[in-house]
Amino acid sequence: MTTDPADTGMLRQTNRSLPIALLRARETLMEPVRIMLSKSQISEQKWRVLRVVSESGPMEQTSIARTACLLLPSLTRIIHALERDGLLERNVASTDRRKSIVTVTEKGRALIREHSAQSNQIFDDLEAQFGAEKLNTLLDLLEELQQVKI
Amino acid sequence: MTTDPADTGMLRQTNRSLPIALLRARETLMEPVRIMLSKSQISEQKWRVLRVVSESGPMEQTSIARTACLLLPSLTRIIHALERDGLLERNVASTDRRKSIVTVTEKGRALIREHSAQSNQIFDDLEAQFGAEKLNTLLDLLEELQQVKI
DNA sequence: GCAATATTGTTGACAAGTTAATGATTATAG
DNA sequence: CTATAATCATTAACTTGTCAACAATATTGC
Repeated sequence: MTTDPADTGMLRQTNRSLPIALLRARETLMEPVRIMLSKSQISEQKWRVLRVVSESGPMEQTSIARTACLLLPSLTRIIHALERDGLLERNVASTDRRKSIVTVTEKGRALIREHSAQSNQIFDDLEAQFGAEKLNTLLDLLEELQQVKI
Repeated sequence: MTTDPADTGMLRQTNRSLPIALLRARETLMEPVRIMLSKSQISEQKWRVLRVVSESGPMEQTSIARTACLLLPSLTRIIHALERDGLLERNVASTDRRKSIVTVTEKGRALIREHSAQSNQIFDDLEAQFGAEKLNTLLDLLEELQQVKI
């Protein structure tokens, strides 16, 4: 009796499934971050948006969406919530009134500062335990995977 | 002027962020699968559940959740929808009446057969373009990452 | 200048993710 | 045996993901 998928017409087994492996890796990785952020009522997504805008400076929403890996409808809602909580500001772009330029407020920067040490600690621990070289290999492979045209 | 995070007190830059790299890789990978499944009104999550139960045989929901990387509340809704559409069946376990045992119906198996060739094709193409060896390295690294205790 | 087209962001509707709380049932401690 | 605790699945409430449709504004081609 064989279990070769080619013989049975079955699907590739899920035990070495790349999509699920990516999901699981994310769970492992983000769990401590989510626990940290839950103390400030900040979701993983809001944290991504705050960090991206903080690092790049004032940005339009399409750029934020691309960088933070969010779709525009989600981003719209997240930014409205962050604006409501006083962590971001939006201003209509002078050159193109369709665009709104998003900026981190001082309150937003304070929140980022408040968590940055612990956030860095988490990823430093990861790097220490997993190994800097393996981490780099993994990042390279993941970037290369994004280039594959399926 | 330096941009070294150690000097500025800023966060690790997002341009080499592992969490976002994992997200992007998943997007690349799942886009063609989602397009394929959309023709049958099947979400990526429903597809995962169908495949997992199909491969493992009758299962209780806690096991499905663990294997398919879903939380129980999401799984409950997904299974109810799949049951409504006649793709799965649920039966109370004889040994433990808290548990319900989930089975794929013939209609469910037909749907899986209908898409299995194309699904395999997608991942065969990926393997061909990305390289089997790199794919294995990537899977190994991702599995190892899940073992890291942060 | 003006109609057709594209871009930017928003909204609506619904599925799925997340946390907390809740029955129902089973296991365990005393 | 019984009270307590643990497990399985569901529900509730809210956020986010996803697709389609939509205004508002810019751009392009004529």
